[in-house]
Amino acid sequence: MRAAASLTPPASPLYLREDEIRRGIELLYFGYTSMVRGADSILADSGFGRAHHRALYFIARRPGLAVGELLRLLAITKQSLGRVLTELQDKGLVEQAIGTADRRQRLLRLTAAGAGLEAALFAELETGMAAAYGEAGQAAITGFWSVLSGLIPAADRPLVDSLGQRRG
Amino acid sequence: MRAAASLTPPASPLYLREDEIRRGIELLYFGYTSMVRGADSILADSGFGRAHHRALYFIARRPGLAVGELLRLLAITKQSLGRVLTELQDKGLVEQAIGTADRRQRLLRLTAAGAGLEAALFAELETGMAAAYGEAGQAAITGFWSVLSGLIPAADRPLVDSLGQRRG
DNA sequence: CAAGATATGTCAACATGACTGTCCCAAATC
DNA sequence: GATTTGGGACAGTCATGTTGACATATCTTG
Repeated sequence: MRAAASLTPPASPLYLREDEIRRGIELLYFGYTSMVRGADSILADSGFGRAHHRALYFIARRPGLAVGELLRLLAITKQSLGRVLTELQDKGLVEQAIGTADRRQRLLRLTAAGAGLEAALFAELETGMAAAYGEAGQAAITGFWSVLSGLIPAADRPLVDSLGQRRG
Repeated sequence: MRAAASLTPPASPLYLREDEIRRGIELLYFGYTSMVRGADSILADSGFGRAHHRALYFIARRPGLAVGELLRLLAITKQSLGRVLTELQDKGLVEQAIGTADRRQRLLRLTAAGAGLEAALFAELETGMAAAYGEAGQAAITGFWSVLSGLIPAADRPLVDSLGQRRG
């Protein structure tokens, strides 16, 4: 028999394997969509979409990011990113500077207005994430990170990990 | 100082709070996109997209699902779902039956062909998820579920939980 | 220094999958 | 009988992705 009531029963090995895989797929889907949907009303008020949010997020996370790095993070074509970036620049949320080491690069940062919008968007995500962290506890957070990290192809992991690293 | 080398250092409380929130956001984003991207080549071969995958997935998960329930799971408009469902029916992957308790309902199930495609798509997701589960271990899986569950608004949780329940 | 590779930008055309608004029918419910 | 609910359909639009082709500035290398 299956554990019935608890919303998050402990994982069992060798037992109902497919159900546990499907449970992970579903929680990942609903958890992700719940997170991003939280910011939609703010975005709509500003006249932007989720694509703009993603760009703002990464530029806020790594100020001075080059266009090519952002392209690799988002895994979209430069034409797609180009439109998003142009809109963010035209509306005064993002600005470019010519690279110092490599003058071909365009280094991206948020303007004060951009930082303000990103902060509001981040606050939305933070509310949900902090609540989930709080309910789940510290050990669960470590497990959450660990499983998600394992889902990311090894080739992409250094890029993801680099986001959290102090500047060299 | 920050823990340096390990890809998944233990979560610390009260310490670098924003960094830990951002780490969760990023891992959720990259983990989710890594998972869904795995199935794209199979979908492209079949001439379908991610929207079709989601519908196939939930119909496989709950055979006999009514259109309205699928609508609530996907959280899209019926016009959007209509097109996807029509295509899946036209290509012989999904079939409808008139509801027994409520004859207005259209109960959805996969045909043999639909089940075959869904199985191939599921196998793709499963490969990644099983590897991540295996690397992370049982305690981590429980934590993974727990945090994700907390990200889902309480109002939506019964719907998500219902997917994993035995038929009543 | 010349040649090639790299980083970025841009034009055009198109596909997918959402959205809104409107209208319709059949079946259930009050 | 009137209203609500479940489902379907038509029309138009928007956001965001795609390919392909081409231009320019700058860096790297033989």
